[in-house]
Amino acid sequence: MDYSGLRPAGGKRSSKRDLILNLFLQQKGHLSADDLYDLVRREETGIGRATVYRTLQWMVEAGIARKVDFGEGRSRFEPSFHHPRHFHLVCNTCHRSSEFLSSDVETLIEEIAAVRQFAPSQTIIQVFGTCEECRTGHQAMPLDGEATERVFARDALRIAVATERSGLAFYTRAARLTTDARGRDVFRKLAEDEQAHLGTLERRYRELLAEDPLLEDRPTFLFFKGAAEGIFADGTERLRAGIDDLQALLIGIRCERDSHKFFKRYGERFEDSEGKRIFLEFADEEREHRDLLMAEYRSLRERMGKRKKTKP
Amino acid sequence: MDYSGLRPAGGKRSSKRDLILNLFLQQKGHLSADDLYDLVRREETGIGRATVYRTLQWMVEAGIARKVDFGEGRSRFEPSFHHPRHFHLVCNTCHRSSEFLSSDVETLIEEIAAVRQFAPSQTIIQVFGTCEECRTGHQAMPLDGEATERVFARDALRIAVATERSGLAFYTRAARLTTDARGRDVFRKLAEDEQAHLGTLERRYRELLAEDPLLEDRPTFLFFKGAAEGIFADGTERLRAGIDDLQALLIGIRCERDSHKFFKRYGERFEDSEGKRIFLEFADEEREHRDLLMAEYRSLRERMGKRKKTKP
DNA sequence: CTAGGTGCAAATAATTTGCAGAGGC
DNA sequence: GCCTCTGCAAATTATTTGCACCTAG
Repeated sequence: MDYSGLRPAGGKRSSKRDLILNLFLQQKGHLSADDLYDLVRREETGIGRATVYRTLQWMVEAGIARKVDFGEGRSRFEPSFHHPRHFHLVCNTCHRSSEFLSSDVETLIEEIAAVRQFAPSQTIIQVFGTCEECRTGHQAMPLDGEATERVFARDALRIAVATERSGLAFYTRAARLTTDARGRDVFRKLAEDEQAHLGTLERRYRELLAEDPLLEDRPTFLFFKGAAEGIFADGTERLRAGIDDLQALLIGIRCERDSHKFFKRYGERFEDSEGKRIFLEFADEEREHRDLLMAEYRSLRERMGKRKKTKP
Repeated sequence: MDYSGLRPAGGKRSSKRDLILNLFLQQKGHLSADDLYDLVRREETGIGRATVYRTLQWMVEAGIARKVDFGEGRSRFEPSFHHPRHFHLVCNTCHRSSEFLSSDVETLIEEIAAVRQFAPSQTIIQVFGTCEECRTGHQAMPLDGEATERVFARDALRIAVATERSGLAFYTRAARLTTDARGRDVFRKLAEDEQAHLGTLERRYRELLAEDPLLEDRPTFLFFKGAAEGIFADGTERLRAGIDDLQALLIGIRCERDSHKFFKRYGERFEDSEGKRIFLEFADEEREHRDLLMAEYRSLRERMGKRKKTKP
């Protein structure tokens, strides 16, 4: 690994700081200040505890590390490089912790904060309990620092693929069922777009697998229930012959909004990488789709307004 | 308030401990050990810091208090009497915290833990940010210790009423639409049950309002998105003429399962109270309903199996 | 009478700070 | 040369413990 791109914000470089930083980044799991001090002393005895504390503080300020607190009465630190913010499952027995993200949980919490007129800046979720290994002795594939970014990308891509597939199915069916000629064209265009996206995503997914042959066996990191079957799946099911064209547009608008939100949220969590680029591009396209659908919705409603309203 | 029912598990009573305990329980918000020590010294100077620490420890063991840690490098304590486990919105500016519960978030986290084969025992959620008062100067109705239990009961009852209302609508419509005579009877019976529950719930809700005239103005504590419109609302919408009777039964089964889970989860969080009793009773009834529906489902399927299958 | 509770002071434990000297730019 | 980093030891903060003494049951 190459960390040379690091050492951002203010502060001189120094051989001691470099040593501490490199040892920290090589470690997996969450180190306490003292864990790191011990490691450092093993390499070079002439480094004081205070320097380790000061360096950790600097790393946190510089965004290289994040402080985490599992209520042990001391802080632990995790590298943030190639490692998005996440939540923790903390084992009460072996004191190790495993990481996850949930789009659904984050959305719910944002909604709750909004109701309470609270402007959230950061959310900590710690689920304490017993891990599989401590309960059954059977050890699962670990999700260590090295792998996290790839697993994150893998999960995000899987969700994106499911979304695009279901979007494709939705727009294809919508184009077939809609009675309005203009609406049909819009749906057809979107179906083509989804098809193209899908190709890009699947290629990127294959590339990712090639980088790590065990990748598909690693546990899920990013949970997004709504997208297990694809965001549009529900909408597609509701698209039956005779459905109101306006309804179809509304379903499409809602789905595009949801998927835009998803791509945006997690695109932003990627480090600068291919994954980030793909995600943010897709987020933009979803917004364009939504705008297209909304324009079409308004237009159709206006045209319908001129006719007599029909009760279904 | 009467705390005399307290002082459970081992330990002698002593005037000092009583003094500390009572001061603690009278306080609103989350006290640090030192906050409490200061309060205690104001009443009686002859009490040592160590006693306060020891008493807090005892209170936590006895289940009178809960330790909370907002990462300030010291612990805070909150009373647990008439105060269910909850999550926190913590203001970075005024350092006060406000509480909430979300059935949806809890469900999602349970599901995630299950996927990871992790047996959860306790979940901590802390949302850091800026509260309304610090942002706009406009202060909202507080949700202090005194009120929490009633607000909890209020929210739970609101959700229960919405659930029963939507259940009533669902079963009424299902009874009307179903073509099978036996199924019709089942749906009718359930509709009657829901009607009866509804009466009980609404009476209890009115009683609660009478206890605290400001109750309806206090902010939401217990969030349950699925039940905003009632758990059955979605199912009712899908009940159209010509729907497969089996489908209707399946929808009912799923809804009863969801609402059983809800009543059970939060019934258990109530202290011994009227609310707890109502909730657990209702949880049982939902399970009975589910069993009834499941039996009917099996029976209907068997009877249908004897006929030719028809493709809709 | 005796297991626990209590005050006080001293001990721990994690982390920070003061200060004199060393090192990067 | 100046400003920051560093080591060391001392300070700070939250919490615990040892011990002689007290008190409820």
